[in-house]
Order: sequence, then C-alpha cells, then structure tokens
Amino acid sequence: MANPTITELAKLAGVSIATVSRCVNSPEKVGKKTLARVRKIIEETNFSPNALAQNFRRGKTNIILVIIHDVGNPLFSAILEGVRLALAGRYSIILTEAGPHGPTGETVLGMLVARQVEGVILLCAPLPFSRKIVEMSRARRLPIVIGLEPLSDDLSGLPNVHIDNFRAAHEATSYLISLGHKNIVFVSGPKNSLVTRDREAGFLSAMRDGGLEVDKASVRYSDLSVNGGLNAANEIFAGLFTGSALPTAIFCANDDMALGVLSSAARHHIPVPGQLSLMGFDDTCYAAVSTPALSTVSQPARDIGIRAAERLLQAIEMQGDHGPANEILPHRLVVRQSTRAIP
Amino acid sequence: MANPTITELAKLAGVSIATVSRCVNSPEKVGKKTLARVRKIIEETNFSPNALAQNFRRGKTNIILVIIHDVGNPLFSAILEGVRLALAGRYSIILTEAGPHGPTGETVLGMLVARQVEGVILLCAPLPFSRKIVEMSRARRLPIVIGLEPLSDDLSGLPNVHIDNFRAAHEATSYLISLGHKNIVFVSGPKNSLVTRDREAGFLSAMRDGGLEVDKASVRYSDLSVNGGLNAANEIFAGLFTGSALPTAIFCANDDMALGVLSSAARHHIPVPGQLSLMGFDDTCYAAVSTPALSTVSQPARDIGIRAAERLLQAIEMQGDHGPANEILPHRLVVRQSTRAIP
DNA sequence: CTGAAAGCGCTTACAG
DNA sequence: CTGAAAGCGCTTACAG
Repeated sequence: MANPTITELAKLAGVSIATVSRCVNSPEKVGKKTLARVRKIIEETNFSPNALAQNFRRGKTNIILVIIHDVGNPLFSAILEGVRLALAGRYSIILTEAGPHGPTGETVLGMLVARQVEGVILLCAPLPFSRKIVEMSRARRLPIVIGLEPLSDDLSGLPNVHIDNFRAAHEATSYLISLGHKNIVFVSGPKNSLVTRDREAGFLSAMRDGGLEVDKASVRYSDLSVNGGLNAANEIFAGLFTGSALPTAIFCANDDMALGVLSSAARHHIPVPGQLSLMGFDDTCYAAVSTPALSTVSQPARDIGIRAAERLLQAIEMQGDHGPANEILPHRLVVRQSTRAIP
Repeated sequence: MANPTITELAKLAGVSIATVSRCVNSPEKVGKKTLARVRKIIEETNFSPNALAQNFRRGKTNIILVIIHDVGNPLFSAILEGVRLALAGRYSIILTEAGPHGPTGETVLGMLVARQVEGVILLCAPLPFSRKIVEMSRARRLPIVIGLEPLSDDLSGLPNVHIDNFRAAHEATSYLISLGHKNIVFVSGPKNSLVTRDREAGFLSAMRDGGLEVDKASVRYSDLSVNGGLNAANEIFAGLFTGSALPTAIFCANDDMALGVLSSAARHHIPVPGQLSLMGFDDTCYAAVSTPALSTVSQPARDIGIRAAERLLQAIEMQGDHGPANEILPHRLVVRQSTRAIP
C-alpha cells in the first residue's frame, strides 16, 4: 500500500479515523493500548499524513516566504542563517528571488494570494515589485517584515529591520574626505532600489557637509553586480585617455561593484590605494580577501535575519507587531587596505 | 468580504458553485452571459481560489523543490536562472539550503513526504543528507534529478546532469604539470562531497600520469569556503618558517577557496603567479576579477540548470525519464593570470 | 450549457 | 478514552 490514508489505517487497527488522527496529533488523549496498536500499524505501513489535506483543513501551512534579491549574493547567506535560527524549526522557509532573473511578480503574488505562506520577509526587492508584494500582503492581512532596506514613504508603518544606510554612507564618505579626498565618485545601484537610494543620499550629504562640489559625474548608476562595477569603472577610467581628471576615491554601493572596480583599476594600471582609494559596502566574505583587502561598511546580516524573523513570528502569532516600525541595527566602518590618505 | 469562497460567489451570481469553478478553470465550457456575470463578481470581490483547497483536491501543487548547498554561492545563481528558463512558468520553484547552515534533513524530507512538491532538483547536497533525499524520493516515486555532481555508486541510475569532474580536474592538473610544476597541492572539499571526490581523483590520476610523486601532503581538506581556503593556505605556507619546500602550484576544488589562498599568499608576500601558480574551479564571477585574475575550470552552470529542469519536467509529465542516466556537459579550462610556467 | 452531488483526507467539537 | 458526524473549498463525472 503506497500512501495509506487514516481511513485505511483505521480499518487495519480496528479504530475510528478520529482515533488515528489523535494518535498522530495529540497522543496524550489516547489510551495506551490503543496508541501502541495504532503506532505499530503506522510504522508498518510507513504512513505519513497527507500534508495537502492537513494544510487545507487547518488553513495553515507553517511556511514563510523569504524574498531575496538574488541567490548568488553572499550577503543573503548570513541573513538566512539568522532567519533560520530565529524560526527554530517552527516554520519552514521558502526562498524566492526577486531580482533580475527572478520570477515575474505573478508567481510570488500567486503564492501569497493562495494562502500558501503565513508570512513574508522581504529583502531588497526592486521597487515596483516590492510595492506590489506589500500591497498584496496588506490586502490579505499577511504579516510581512522588511529587512535590509528602508520603506518608501508611501509604505511606512510596516515593521522593518535594517541599518541606517544614510548615516553609514555618510560616515564612509566623511572618512574618505578626512583622508584628503576631494574628487570622489559614488557608484550607485539601480534607481529602483531603496537601499541604494539612501546610501546615495548619505554620500551626497557628506560631500556637501565637507564643502565639496558635487555634479552629475559624481554619481554613476550601475546594477550592483561585479560586472556592473567593472563597466562603470571602465567608463570612469576612460578619462585617462581624454585627459580629464580621475577621481582619487571611488565609493561603491556594494562590495561586488567595488571588486569590479578593483579589477578595472588593475587593468588600467591604476594602483589601489596608491592612486585610487576604494570603498565597498556590506562586508561580504570576498571583501576581506581581495588584493588589496577592501575597506567597506559592515552590516550585521545575521542579526538582521534574526530580528526580522522574530518580529515576523510575533506578528503571525500575536496577531500584529507592536515593536517600532523601524528597527535600526548598528553598522560598522571596516577600514582595510584599499583606502589611503592623500599625501 | 475578505476572502470569498466559490460558495459565496455562487450565491452572489445566482449560479451553482460548479459554474463558478468552471468560470475559473475552463471558461470555454461556460455560456458567454453567465461567464461575464460571474467574472464581474470575481472582479468586484477580488476573489482568488484557495490554493490549499485546490492543491488538496487536485493532489498536486505545481511546485518543484531545488536543493542547493548554500545561498551565498555565486555558482547557483546561474543554475537557477537555467532552471527557471526551462520551467517556463509552468512550475514554481522552492529553494532550500542543504549545506552547513541548512535545515536538518527532517524539514526537507517532511516536504517531500508530505507531497508538497512534485519533483526535486538536488544540487551538491552533502552525502548522508543527499542519500536520504534520494531514498525518500524513490520510496515516494517522486521524480528527482541530480545536478552538478555525480551519484555515488549505490545510487546510480537516477537522471543526473553534470560535467566530467574527474576529467576536468585531470586536465587542469595536467596543464599545471605542462607548465613545469612538480610540487602541486590540491585543496579539496569535505570528504562527504561527491563533486570534490571526483575532482580529487582527477588530480591524483593526473599526477600519477605525469610521473609525479603524491603523498599525504599533496591533498589538503577544507570546506569549500573562502575562509577555509585561507586557513588551508596559512597551514601550507607555515612551511616558510620551518624551511620545508613550498608547493609551486596550488589547485583548489573551487574558486572560493582559491580566492582565500590568494589572499593568504598576499599576506605571506608570495607573489602569484611569480612564485606560486593557482587554479580554481567553477569560474564564478569573482574569479575573473581577482588580482591576478584566476585561472579556473568553467562549468556551464546555466545549461546544467536548463537540462536538469527539462529532464525533471519529462519525468513528472511523461511518468519516467528515458534519457541516459548520466548526462555529461562540456567543461572548459579557463587560463587567466594566476598560472605561469616555471622558468 | 448548467446544477446536484460525491468526495479528496483530514481535524475537531460533540456526545457518550 | 473513543466514535459518529460535520465540514474545510474545491473539482468533476454524471445527468439533464
């Protein structure tokens, strides 16, 4: 018998289906002898309850959806570890990508609508998509926690957990300025990314606070990928041939792009940090081992994962989250070998 | 009305629930006027069918499970892109990690047992776990395709898609030997990883074929992470202080470890490739942008994803996969700047 | 083209 | 402690 049902088990054990169900779900309510008999049969038949029926009957799945930007990004590794820790096995995690290669919003929205998940953790989804997710979860009263990135103004009030990206970028920029850099370029991410927007604003604000000029060329948009950083740098370094002044420092909105910039600098024989200081953001595992090792801003990724999951559990189980909408975790400036004072 | 059911819709539209169901699932069977009326009400009430009930009723979920080793690994990005392409929206993907931080096997096994997914793509799960998954999927007649790694002997006969890791590692090693290297160390992955086992065997075989000596020190085990590679290299380079001969080439079982080795070499002032040649494996996006750029072996990750998904679809829909159990895709030696001939 | 009805496998008050 | 029964929301032969 391939996949026995409780009806079949009941027949075999000579009890009612209610009793079989109790043996599985609340054995303390069943007599010892009955329990033993039923359990023996469960063993023998290799029975496991049909979760589709259970989900349907109970109206819940014990699954939460974690939406990440892209699977290849090392940042999400630590976050997920945190989420898993906080969930402590009580809920399963389903991952979905929302980035460039991700499914169309439809697939994910479908899962939400279909009540197949009981909560959502949204990490760095690009803008039109994230707004749709949030609206949908609202309409369905599906608990949601935003991690890593702030909310756009029209979606404030939702629980979220992240660092102060504006302040972190401001600090990193101020640090570069304190080293004597005046011509600094910020390589930003796509305009529909909220994290990036805050980091860019922090950069611009620090430049102004430092009394430095900012123009169109001060910010360059790319896509947060290694190759994106490489291409952006190639364009910047094209100035070598036209004779225009190169920046003395480049600050990238994430480490991946900074690694791309580093590679481009090497190809153009621009020594880092000798002739160019370089900063990244995120402090992924690759930042520490590049040559030179990358100065960057560290996010407490694991803690962000833990707090996001804890707050989601609270929202699911207590019916509503009562912490502050914005929970800000501390960031940390990590100075390594890719930045240096102007002589 | 929050989440109307077809019963409520039927009442509103003055039709039977069967008709409502048909309007949703097979509108061609419904009269034009009826259809229009019901659709209008579906619009107004913002109805969407309860997928829990649908899944239960239909006995299927249209979801496939993709088990990857760890989320942070850039290799999986391209594979998933391929899987998604091949699935063409007909199935949704659920991702789970099986690596060090992953859930205990129980969670994943639970999902399989519970009939919540209709097929599995297994990518690089460590050994006791992967065997359990495979056994379970067999017992449940759940289609499964293995990607990226070979099967252990006791599990042969299952469809799988991967490169010839033995031959690829043999080629890479032979390339190093052809450059004049004699003292070559292989930094391997955990012993419970099948991919790694093949690569290691390929290395050893090439060494013997090249007439080179191999001893205990020729292979060093690590964990496929950047830090693992760094630590392994630190131990190797400790020979600097004891006066024992350092290898002139290091071949790592993946790029991440090679990047760790590169960093350690820099810290020990060992020029790469001047004094040490270095090879990785996988050709992730980080391999191309390290300094020096990493020589490595490229896997057609996207194609592996595509073929794995295509074969899974076949198995799900045609009841059984009839291609060859082993499908070998081509690899490619990528020579960059981290390897050089011994003068 | 439409409706009445059975049934998917389970859980859970309710009664005993 | 146990059983009979209702019902979760849907799909689908069957009959008309």
